[in-house]
Amino acid sequence: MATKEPKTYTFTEMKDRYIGKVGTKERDEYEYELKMEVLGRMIKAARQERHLTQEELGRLIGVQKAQISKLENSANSASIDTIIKVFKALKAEINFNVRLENNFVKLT
Amino acid sequence: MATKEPKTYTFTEMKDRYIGKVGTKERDEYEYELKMEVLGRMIKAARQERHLTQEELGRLIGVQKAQISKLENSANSASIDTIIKVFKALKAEINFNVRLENNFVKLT
DNA sequence: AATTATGTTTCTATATTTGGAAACTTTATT
DNA sequence: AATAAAGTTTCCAAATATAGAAACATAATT
Repeated sequence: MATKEPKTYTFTEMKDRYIGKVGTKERDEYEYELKMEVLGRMIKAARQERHLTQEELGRLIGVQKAQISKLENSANSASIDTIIKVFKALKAEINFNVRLENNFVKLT
Repeated sequence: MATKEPKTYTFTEMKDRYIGKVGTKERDEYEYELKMEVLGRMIKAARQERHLTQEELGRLIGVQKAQISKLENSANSASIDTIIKVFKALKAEINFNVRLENNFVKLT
């Protein structure tokens, strides 16, 4: 007879179990914080790719270097204004996609 | 000899002339406001596509219906929190794309 | 036309972000 | 190791977003 395999778990199963299922407050907060954290890391990576210091980027778009630091480290939230300005200065793109029926409406 | 053609102007030429060239404060503000306005319209379209009232959408994500109205009409700015929540509730997508050298880093 | 539902605006109060500046910590340079 | 540069954190003040609720305006229904 076949050997009994130890059960393995997917990452999703683990999150469901240890954080909470999708739709619960805990899971939603986790997903949100993760998204913000990745966003911060992306901004940092892009800034460094452009060889800019936080101070230079801040001066470029008119925000304090402290704000850039906080944004990159998800120390607090941010206004959409600041995000858009940062992406513009870094020549990066934000796409807002809305799927309507089978069509896409896209704002770049 | 050939008839002298009346000069025609592109949209970009018109914007350069009557608003200001890219990089000037006036032009940047114009581009930003346009982007915010389109964003608001997209959110409204998506919400209606989902057959939700502003009040329902607000309740869904935990913000006042007045905020939804203001957001849709660009009456004020918004926090990235609210934007992300709205897009999530509308099952829409925000993509933050950063082009690094020839690669893309993408956050959906 | 009257009534209801939905969307917009306004008020005050509270929460959050950002500015401005400085202190402090970490990392890089010499 | 000493110094400089870059990044982080903290203070208070100012600006802005949001809550909560109500008034008001517009659109939809009956």
